[in-house]
Amino acid sequence: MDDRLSLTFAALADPTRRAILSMLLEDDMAVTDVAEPFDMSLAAISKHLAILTRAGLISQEKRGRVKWCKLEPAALKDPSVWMQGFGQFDPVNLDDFERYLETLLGNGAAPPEVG
Amino acid sequence: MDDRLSLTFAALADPTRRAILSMLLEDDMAVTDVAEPFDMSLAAISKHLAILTRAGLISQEKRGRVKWCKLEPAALKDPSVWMQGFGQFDPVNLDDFERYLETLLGNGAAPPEVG
DNA sequence: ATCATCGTCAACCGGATGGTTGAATATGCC
DNA sequence: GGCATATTCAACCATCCGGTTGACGATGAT
Repeated sequence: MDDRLSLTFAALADPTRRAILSMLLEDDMAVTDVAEPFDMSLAAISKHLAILTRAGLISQEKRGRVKWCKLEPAALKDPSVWMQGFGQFDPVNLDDFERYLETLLGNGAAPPEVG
Repeated sequence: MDDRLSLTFAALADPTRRAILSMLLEDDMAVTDVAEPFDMSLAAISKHLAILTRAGLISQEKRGRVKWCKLEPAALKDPSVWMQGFGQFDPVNLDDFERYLETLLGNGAAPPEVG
């Protein structure tokens, strides 16, 4: 399946790739630095990054000999909206939304901690 | 990968399965009826339903000789929250949230139309 | 009892996925 | 030029995935 939604969900369906995205929340990173904490070859990480790029979840820009990886959170918008089409029928989710918005307005957007 | 988040994202990474979930928004359905609109064997649909069940996105209950499939939107909560950890850094997404909440409070929750 | 219907199981197939290793391609440094 | 660093490419491997078909087990109808 090569439609965007499928590509994005598939890209997210791997803990290594989700960990990479979390790392990139902090800051842009070089491929080598992304690979460092993982017990896996650089080539494997390079493939994961290619998949994330194809899904639009990150972008890669080569400056000198190092390729910088940058998070592209906008790519999560469509999947998120798609899911809300279901979530809205669940009252629990509505509560979450309200709490989330209060968090935002209240103390300046602390990220929800979720595995 | 057999952690919940991976299972759920993987389950969503297939257009047939997303279509099934959309169908189940309308009402609970028997397996045969779920399969009807698809150009694919019943066994294939049965497998898709098993994957959705394993991810917790639907539940199946056998009554008589027909097995009813029921949407379980709560399973979308964790993935949704996980994504919000990224989305909140994207101002466009915040606008969406506010608009969404206004929609809710205003006219009684019209579903966001997204393919 | 027999027959049709509902759904899954088992075996198979081709193609994708996630990983490895070793060679190859840039690029930067001296 | 020559060497080290950064990253990808290519080939390979085992496993998973999405689909098929045919047989099978349950259940309901006559």
